[in-house]
Amino acid sequence: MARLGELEHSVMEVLWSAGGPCTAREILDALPGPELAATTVLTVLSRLERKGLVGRDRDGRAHRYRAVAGREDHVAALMREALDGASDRGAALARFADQVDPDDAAALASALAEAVRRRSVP
Amino acid sequence: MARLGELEHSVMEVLWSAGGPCTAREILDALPGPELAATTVLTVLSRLERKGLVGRDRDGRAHRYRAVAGREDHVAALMREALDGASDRGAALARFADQVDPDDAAALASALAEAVRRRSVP
DNA sequence: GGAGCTTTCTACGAGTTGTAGAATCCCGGC
DNA sequence: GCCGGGATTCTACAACTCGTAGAAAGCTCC
Repeated sequence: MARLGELEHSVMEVLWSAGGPCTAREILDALPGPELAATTVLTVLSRLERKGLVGRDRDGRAHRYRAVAGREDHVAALMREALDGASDRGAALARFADQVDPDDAAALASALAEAVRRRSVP
Repeated sequence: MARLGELEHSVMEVLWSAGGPCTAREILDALPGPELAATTVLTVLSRLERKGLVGRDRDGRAHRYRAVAGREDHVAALMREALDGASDRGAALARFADQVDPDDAAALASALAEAVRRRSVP
């Protein structure tokens, strides 16, 4: 999983927030901060496509770009990737459980319970 | 939290695996693959020190280098950092809970229970 | 068929990482 | 006290990533 730069992240943010696929123009307009050149956005989009985070389809003379995975999928994937760096996964998870703040701990605990339940009764 | 390159990661790996602080020479010898120049290892160590991942103390004419945090702490920190990228933390955690494999889910669930218990009875 | 977008190609500067030579430093032994 | 040899620091460079964008080519629609 490739790492994202700041602008790359902003573009993904726009795509994730938008309901559906966007044209480069729409993304450019939605990006915060000073207006960039259109080609800048296009360049970033093609890099994101190369990284497998964005897909696109022709639409008239332009393309519509879409995030391949949702923001939460992306975050979850990054978390799993980090976890894969541990030699002792259990210890790493224990450390993580200790460090997350209580709200997150509660959310995670119930999400795990839910996941287990869903798995046992498919 | 800075990102690590491949060699930087290997060096951290050596430090994490070693029981205690190591000299640059020891790290060089412990590194897998073809022998690098000693200065290469030193350069990487000073970069890791700049990033706050490694500390060192004089020992005779050399230094002894040590990992500031354990591997599991590092992994847990990366996981939290990934989580911070989510706008809806709960949703991201739910996705994560769905995706981790059952062993990890079980380990995480009991670690969370343990953490909650430890917090309620300090 | 031309105006006006969109896209592709190309490029460059800054920052990071792997890699290491040159120069300097410093401890332990004589 | 002074020196030899390893350890450290300084400096450098090539490859790669990322932000940024101009030039040029392509495509649509009027």
